Amino acid sequence: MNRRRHDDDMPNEKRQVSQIVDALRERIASNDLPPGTKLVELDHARDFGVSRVVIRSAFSVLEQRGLVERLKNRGAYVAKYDFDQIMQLWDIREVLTTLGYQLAARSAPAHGWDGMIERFGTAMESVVADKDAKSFSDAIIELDNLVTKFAGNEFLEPILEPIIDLTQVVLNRRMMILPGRLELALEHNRRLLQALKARDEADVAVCYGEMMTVSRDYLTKYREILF
Amino acid sequence: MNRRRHDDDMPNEKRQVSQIVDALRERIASNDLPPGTKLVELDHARDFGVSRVVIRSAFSVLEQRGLVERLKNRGAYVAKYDFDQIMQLWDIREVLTTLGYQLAARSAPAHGWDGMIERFGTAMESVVADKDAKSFSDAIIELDNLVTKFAGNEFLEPILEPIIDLTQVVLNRRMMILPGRLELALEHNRRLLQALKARDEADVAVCYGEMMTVSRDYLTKYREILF
DNA sequence: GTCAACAATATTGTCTACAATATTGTTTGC
DNA sequence: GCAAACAATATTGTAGACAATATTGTTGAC
Repeated sequence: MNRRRHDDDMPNEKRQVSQIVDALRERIASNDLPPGTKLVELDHARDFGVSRVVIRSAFSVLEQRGLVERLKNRGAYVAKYDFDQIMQLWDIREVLTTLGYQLAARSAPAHGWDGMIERFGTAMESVVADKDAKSFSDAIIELDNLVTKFAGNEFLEPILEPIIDLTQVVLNRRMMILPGRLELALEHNRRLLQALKARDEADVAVCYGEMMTVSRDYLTKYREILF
Repeated sequence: MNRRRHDDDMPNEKRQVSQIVDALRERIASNDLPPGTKLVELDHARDFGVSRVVIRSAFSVLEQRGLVERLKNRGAYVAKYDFDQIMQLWDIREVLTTLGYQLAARSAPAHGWDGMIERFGTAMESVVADKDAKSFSDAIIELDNLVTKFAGNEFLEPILEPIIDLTQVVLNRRMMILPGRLELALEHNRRLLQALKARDEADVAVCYGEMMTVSRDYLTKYREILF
């Protein structure tokens, strides 16, 4: 049974395994596979139409990323993180992202932020008014991608990615709908963009720090709802 | 051929694979397997006396950690990092370690640093005078371990570990023997320990930042020797 | 002699089968 | 009825075999 299509359009990568990794990642992040779920190799092997070896390999990758926990001879489980652990991850995410924003402030081209400033302009206000968490979240992700691009540190993204995965699993989409959250976030991101445009690294750090403090406050305040 | 000894002293972990991962990690870090070396699965399988499946799994882990690069149908190679990439890693290592030191400064017990202050006291001066890079390096590692312990962030160590691996592969032991390096490092670590003892987080950040700046200067100055 | 096409070899990717271990279910003695 | 020992089942861990692909070597036309 060999289902390799002739889609060898990309030159020299993994594919079989990483496709499955991404699929599982998505299923975990979307809470389709909630934390604690037992992941039986054979089930997923049948599901994806591949052998257990491939699934095992995918589990191994997800384990390295912290999304899956594996116990010898006892199987793989979707990882569970409690409030304290999320706060710890928050600390790490903060310093890494701050670094990214600072590097980006330094290296971004002259009008590199104009598009984003526009994106977070008046148009976004209606998005916030409508509590359209999805659209807002997408804008934030795009901003992050741009920052990563301008930062010019090729390791930032791969290191940050699993951390973001871990936190995203628990919240973000769910957190966005908390009262007043979007309004505050819009305000902060506008200030942040101004600081980026001005290449004021210190201010970037301050702005981002404030954003994270607010996030932490929300996390703490709505702890019971989110966990 | 089954060479599983009855050493099931630890309750519920991986072992087969992670032992091999560690062994390969060591061989890479010690330059026994220099960057660019092709890693043939069957060779290592025979070497460790296990099946290719186990070796493949180990390669996959090392790939996730960035120590090994894999190309589809073309094999695994010990990863190569150039000067610019090391500098990028340095930036990331700086913010993460600074976070660790700051958290540790906040949370360490009253006399938690006394042992280390003693360790970096007069006794260390002869170590520096003898240019005993190994002993000095060991002391730094112990300090880092203590900081990690006091920091109380369980994710710091696993995230930092692969980054340290990556940089350690290239340098550290080699860097230590550069002229004046140990003297400066001792001075910095003493200041750092005082800041830690005083729970002065801002000063901790400043001290560590200075250390990293010096490291960067050395890296740049002796770029040709180190790379 | 050089280069292209083809053959031989080596190496990786995947599958199936089996072994080792854990989990669950059943029996038996009390 | 309960608990411990044992049997049955399920699941993971590993090995070996085969398929797919890349690399190397060889031949032959020009």
